[in-house]
Amino acid sequence: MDDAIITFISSYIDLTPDEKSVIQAQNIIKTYPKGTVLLAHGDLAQDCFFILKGCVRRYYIVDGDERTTEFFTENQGITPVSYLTKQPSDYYLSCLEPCVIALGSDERNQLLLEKVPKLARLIAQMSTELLVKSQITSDNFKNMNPENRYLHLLETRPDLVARIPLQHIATFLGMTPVSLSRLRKRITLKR
Amino acid sequence: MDDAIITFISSYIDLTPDEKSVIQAQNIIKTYPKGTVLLAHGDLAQDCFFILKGCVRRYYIVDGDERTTEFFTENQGITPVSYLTKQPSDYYLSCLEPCVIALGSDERNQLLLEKVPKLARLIAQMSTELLVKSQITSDNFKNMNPENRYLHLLETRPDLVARIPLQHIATFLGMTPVSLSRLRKRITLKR
DNA sequence: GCGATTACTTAACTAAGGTTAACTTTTTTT
DNA sequence: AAAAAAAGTTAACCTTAGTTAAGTAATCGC
Repeated sequence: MDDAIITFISSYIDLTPDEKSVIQAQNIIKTYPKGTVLLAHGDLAQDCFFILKGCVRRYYIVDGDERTTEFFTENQGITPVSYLTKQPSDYYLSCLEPCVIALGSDERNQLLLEKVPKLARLIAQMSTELLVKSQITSDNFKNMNPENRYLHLLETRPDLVARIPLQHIATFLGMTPVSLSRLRKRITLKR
Repeated sequence: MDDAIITFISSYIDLTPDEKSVIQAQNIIKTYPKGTVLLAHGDLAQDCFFILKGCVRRYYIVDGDERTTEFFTENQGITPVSYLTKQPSDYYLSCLEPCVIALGSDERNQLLLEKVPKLARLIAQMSTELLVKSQITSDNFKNMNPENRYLHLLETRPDLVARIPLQHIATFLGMTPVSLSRLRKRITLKR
């Protein structure tokens, strides 16, 4: 499990054994039971996260209802807006499953960057990837109606539909759980 | 007008007179008449853009209809996904108004970075800002229905509603022009 | 300034999503 | 294993968005 981070980083840049051990040494890994709130509305995020095992959900509370906007699973990083801006968080992060997560703080990330300068390239590349993905995802969302969003999710991330309660999938797709349930029925009747 | 870029960069980092002239020298500025397509579906983007004057629209063609996903106005940069990925573009960029735009190519950006290394910090900071904005914007879109999206746009970017044809505002908000027209009437009747 | 084009509005109709509440199924807890 | 809680489904009703088409207003090009 500890090696997952090294494996991940190595898929972007080559690491010497020395660099690997520096990274290992800085690597703080924690496990959280299902339901743990990693970040709450109003909190100042102290860490960014890298998911080794499990699933984390990002959500807002709007008029008393939870509205999910993102899911994160194995080998995905989470950099909270609050971590970047140092402002209180607008949203929540919580574990949908028992999770194993690597933590990064400002200080330790700073230290890592000094000891392994080539990580800067990784960060630049990941930022670009994230920006591209985020643009494509939000454009797709705008260009589709709820039904097509669901069909698209089934194609692109069937794993999410399988492992996550439908009520969260529903708000993630911009609709209510009742609508998703009805929509699913409509689709199965069609074919 | 030429100074707009220097002014913009200076709001992030301090520039020496020398650095300013290096940037000025590399600065290629072009004017485009209204309706010019800066990037078409299938094109490989050669440049990224910085809008000095005017308004650019990003849109897709879905089932024969244009679906707008973003507007760019004065002092905003446009980095096409195609520019980053070197893959054919999925979307179009076109000028909604006569535009004055600064162009950046890979080669010239590379050269600029070598001559003015502190620009790297600007780029890093802008990337972060972009990512944060993009996350907040797309979360907001998910959390609102069409009516609230329109009201929110009126509050946050009234300039767009004033200067851009409603048909494009409509698809940008995820609905049809007919719906937006009806919705506007509904709102005015309410108050 | 006039004709042509484009943008916007309105109306009628259809389809889909929101809301509430009852009910069933599944999961969790003890 | 039983009870409690949570998740999912279904139905009825209401509101809103999509569609098509016609009509009005605004803008553009010559």
